[in-house]
Amino acid sequence: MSRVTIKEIARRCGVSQGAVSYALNNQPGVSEATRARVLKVAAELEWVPNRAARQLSAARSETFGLVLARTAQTLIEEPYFMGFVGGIESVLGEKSYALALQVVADLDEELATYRKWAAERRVDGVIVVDLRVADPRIPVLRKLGLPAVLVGDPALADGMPCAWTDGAAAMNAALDHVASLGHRVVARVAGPPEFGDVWIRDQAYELATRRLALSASTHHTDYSATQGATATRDVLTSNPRATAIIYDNDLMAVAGLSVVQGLGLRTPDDITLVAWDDSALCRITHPTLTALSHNIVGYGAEVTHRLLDLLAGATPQSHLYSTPLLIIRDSSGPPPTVRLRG
Amino acid sequence: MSRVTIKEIARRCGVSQGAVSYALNNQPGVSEATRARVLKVAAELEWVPNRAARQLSAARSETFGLVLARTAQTLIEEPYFMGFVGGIESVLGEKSYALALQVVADLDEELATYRKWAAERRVDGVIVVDLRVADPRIPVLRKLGLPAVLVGDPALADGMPCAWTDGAAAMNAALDHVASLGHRVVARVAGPPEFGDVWIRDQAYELATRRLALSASTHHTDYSATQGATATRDVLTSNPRATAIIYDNDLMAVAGLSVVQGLGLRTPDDITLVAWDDSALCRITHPTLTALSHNIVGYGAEVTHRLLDLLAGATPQSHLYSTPLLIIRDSSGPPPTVRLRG
DNA sequence: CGTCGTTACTTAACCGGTTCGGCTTACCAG
DNA sequence: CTGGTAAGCCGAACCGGTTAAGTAACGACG
Repeated sequence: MSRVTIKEIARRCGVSQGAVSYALNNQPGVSEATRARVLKVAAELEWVPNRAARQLSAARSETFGLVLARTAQTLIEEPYFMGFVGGIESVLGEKSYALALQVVADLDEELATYRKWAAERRVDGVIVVDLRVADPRIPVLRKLGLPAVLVGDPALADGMPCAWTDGAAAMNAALDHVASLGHRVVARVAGPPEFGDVWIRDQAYELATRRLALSASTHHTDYSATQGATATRDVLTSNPRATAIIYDNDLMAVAGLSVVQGLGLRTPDDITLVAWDDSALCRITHPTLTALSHNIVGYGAEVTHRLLDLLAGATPQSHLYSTPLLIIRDSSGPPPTVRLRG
Repeated sequence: MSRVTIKEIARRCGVSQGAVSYALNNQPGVSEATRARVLKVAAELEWVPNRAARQLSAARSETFGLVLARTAQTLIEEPYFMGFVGGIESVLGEKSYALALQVVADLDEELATYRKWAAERRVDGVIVVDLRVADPRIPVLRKLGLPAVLVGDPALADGMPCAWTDGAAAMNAALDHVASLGHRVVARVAGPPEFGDVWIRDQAYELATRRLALSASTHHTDYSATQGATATRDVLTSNPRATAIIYDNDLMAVAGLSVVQGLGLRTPDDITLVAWDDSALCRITHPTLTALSHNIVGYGAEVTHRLLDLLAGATPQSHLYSTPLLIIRDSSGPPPTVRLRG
């Protein structure tokens, strides 16, 4: 209602608009006495800066962008994203930055969004998720000069600033766990192979199963519950049958558990299940799921801090956030001594 | 980087800035010939309007606001919100509107956010979720003159424009279902009583159980998996024991299923479970969960359309989106003939 | 005492659009 | 031929800030 502007404050304080601007932005050019007076009046009038005006003149939007190239369905199913967004928000909220969130169908639309944002000066920087192998977004962002923090392994980031969790180490931990329980045949229900994280884990899985002399198979999916279930069914009906399955997210692990139960098998007696991205899901199933747990909210917050740093002039670098921690719950145990059809 | 402005277009077309603005905004005041020429040049130069500038002069932000007063944890756990946000986005995206999303701790912070947004002219309108009984946000939004669409029953909206799903009808359907299966003792694991939706359902539950002459109890929770599990345990150990439980969301239903299995009971043989907000969760458990299903993505889209209409000058009104549909799956069946401790 | 450097401002241009009053010009009725 | 009207366009103010450049006052210093 009040529509308080800097001009009004200037009038009341008997100084110029410019002086008020300096005072409010904590910049040199005004005496402490004046600054205090201005701040007091601004507070009294409940002045709030007009974002558009500031943005127009300062060429800063105080907005970060996040594009999610996933179907609405995936976004609903996977708790991951909301957690990540929540983490971003928690940091931006207190800096009074805003988040521009856009959900698109595919990478091309994502690129178009970046181009549009860059042209509109809509965002100061972007957070890029679901990094791919040889990700086409990297050259585009470079060309646009749009500051960005990539969420993913430095091996995928091509020198751009990134934040990552050590998926390879986590995969090793998971395989060490099942191997030490005595499993000799394992399976991996993975996400889409073009995703960087999946690729990293594929490599690690390959290496670790060889190191541990495990018989191994990998089943790629689209991360959905449906394909997680199908892949699980495939694993359970193949010969020799795996006695432990490692999933790339928790949704597929839960779906897998359901398939196991539907076939009349028991966990962990008949089969060991290990999930990734430990959300509440893993704790509310029966039995509870052993999972590679990491703090997704914290991850989102971390990435956001990196982007803020970057805009503040920090030198771009990759930043290891954490290594997912193996939380052992009820879904993992020794393999059955008598193998089915083995 | 081209940084194409309206001025540049004007120069190239040999007309004034103002004329270009009229042409680009499809407003009268320029000839068709000129308009065509301007549009052609604008397209060639790949001109994109600068949001800030437009916002500053037109006093429209082309942004809607959504505040979620929930803990980050709830947001991660409940698939509901991401779906809703996805629905909003799907509409806003094509109108090139933006969504300002803010996650806060409580209602007071939510109110503060509205005040700030109104003062900053940050948003053109807001979408208000988690409507309460005698919601304090309603008078504040009225006073701020901030256009809003409330998500909830007209009985709670106090005359403000709203969009809702018929929770009472859904509750009736659920109780008719379990009653027709032969259940005589039912329980309801509900959300927090101060939430309007919960209140509506409480009323409907009360009426319907009386109508059907069912013995009934209600257990209020905070919607979390933990409290859903606790409430389920309470239900299962009370005497006479309910043979059917109706949950207020799917997360608690899944948690409840896990408790049931943990106690060595079977579903639906020993107990019938009915969930609300049918997300993927209900289909990936074993057994699959009978649920009151509604299209949350569509709901978000609907609400957004209502807000757009409102800003376009439509008369405020309440709008019934749909009635949740009872999807019968494996978790509901006749009650056990021999009651435990009954 | 003149000069130089600071400090504390003021002034005004600028960001990139929108919008309104007013000026031309063309056209038509009287 | 004149007056009125409307379409088409121009110029400039304006939205609410930021910021470079200019200025007045003052103290220090050779």
